[in-house]
Amino acid sequence: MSTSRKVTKELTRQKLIEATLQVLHEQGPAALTTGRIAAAAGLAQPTFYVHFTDMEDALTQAATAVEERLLVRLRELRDALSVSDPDEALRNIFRSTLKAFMLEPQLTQLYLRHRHDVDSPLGRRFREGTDRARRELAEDLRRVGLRLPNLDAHAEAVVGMVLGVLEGLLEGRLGDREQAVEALAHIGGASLRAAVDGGASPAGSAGA
Amino acid sequence: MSTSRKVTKELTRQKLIEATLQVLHEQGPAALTTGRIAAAAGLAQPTFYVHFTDMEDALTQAATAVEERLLVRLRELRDALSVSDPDEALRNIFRSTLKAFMLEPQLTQLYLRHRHDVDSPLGRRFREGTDRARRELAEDLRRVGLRLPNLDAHAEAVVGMVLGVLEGLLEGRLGDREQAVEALAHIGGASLRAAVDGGASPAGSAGA
DNA sequence: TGTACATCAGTGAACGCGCGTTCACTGATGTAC
DNA sequence: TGTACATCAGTGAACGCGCGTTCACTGATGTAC
Repeated sequence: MSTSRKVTKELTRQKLIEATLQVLHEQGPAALTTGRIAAAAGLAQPTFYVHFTDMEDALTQAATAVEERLLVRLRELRDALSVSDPDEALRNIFRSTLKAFMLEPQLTQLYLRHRHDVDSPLGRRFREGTDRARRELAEDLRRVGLRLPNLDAHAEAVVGMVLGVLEGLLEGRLGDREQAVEALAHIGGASLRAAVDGGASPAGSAGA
Repeated sequence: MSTSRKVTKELTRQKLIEATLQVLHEQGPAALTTGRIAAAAGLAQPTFYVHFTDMEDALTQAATAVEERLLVRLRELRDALSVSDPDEALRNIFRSTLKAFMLEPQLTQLYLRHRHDVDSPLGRRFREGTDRARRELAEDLRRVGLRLPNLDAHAEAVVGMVLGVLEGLLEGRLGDREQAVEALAHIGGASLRAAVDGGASPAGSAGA
């Protein structure tokens, strides 16, 4: 068995990444030290340096782990989407997005809390993810046939809306996920219909 | 002049609060030390302790200052609102809200970046402010006559939408403020009309 | 107004603590023959 | 298969640095008379 040492090393690396996320989630960024991370993983403090060059490195790897797991959830549910009527399709998109995040509440909270961090690997990664999602949404809206001069602002608004509702659910201000889905679909649907029925005019006529 | 000593003390306290916000904005929370704050205010490091019991205290006072100044801006513009037709009234609300924040870009960025902080005076204060704004919006929607089962989710969505767009403007992803106003008014207006025209049904029928 | 004394904002110097980082070491795992 | 050697994940101990916090001091401002 020539891989056993490699494998166990990889396992403790993952334990350390878990521990990093755990400390960050339970005690906040101010409490994030190499000592606490190692302790949470059941290891001696210098072991941290066997796996990471420094905290920056550890956080980068932790951010990657968070992103990967959330993306897996989002893809799982997107693949399972069954389209029926247009209204229900819209609801489905919002519903599955919220559901995907809510399957990983800790990771989602880490994402929501740290996506504005400056000068932190978490902030960088999470911001990149948000930017990508926003760009993809804007493309989707274009593909659906929307021709508004302020499509980017719409994408920004919709992403903000979804993340806002998500936050409300995770922090317990909103209790009913299906009502949240309805609210998103109501707002998004009404706006879509207005844009399609009225051509580009409702928003475009008064713009720039 | 029996107030001169008191007055100069108050002035240096304000200088220290400014310095706190400046360091936080320019170098991030990780760089926020009593030494850097005092230096940024042109004072010796122990002077920090003449005015604050500790960092927590300084941040609490700094958060108060941020909140007060932003609220002043929001009130100024709210008072100046002139109502014309309903559509324009809606645009005015979004426009003046965005404008108010954009008059204080640094403070707004601090607010946006730190409103999710856990275990920090900034986070606590800023979250309280957001919560209040959301509650007031929900009340307003009720007062306008909306009777949706998911009004709270709507409020959550609208606040998220506004803050998302605001962030896009401040971080340079959105260049045109008036287009952003149009997008918000378009989305918000369409959703409002749908709710009013259709009674409580469009969102209520499928809810809970 | 002038003088002697009290107050107090701001400071330099010193201290201790927690943390990151390094390093020599250990003992278990892997390899050569 | 067995033995001697090499590798390397994980560790205890030690070190230095930056920071928060304290304290005695100073000199300017305020007060009493």
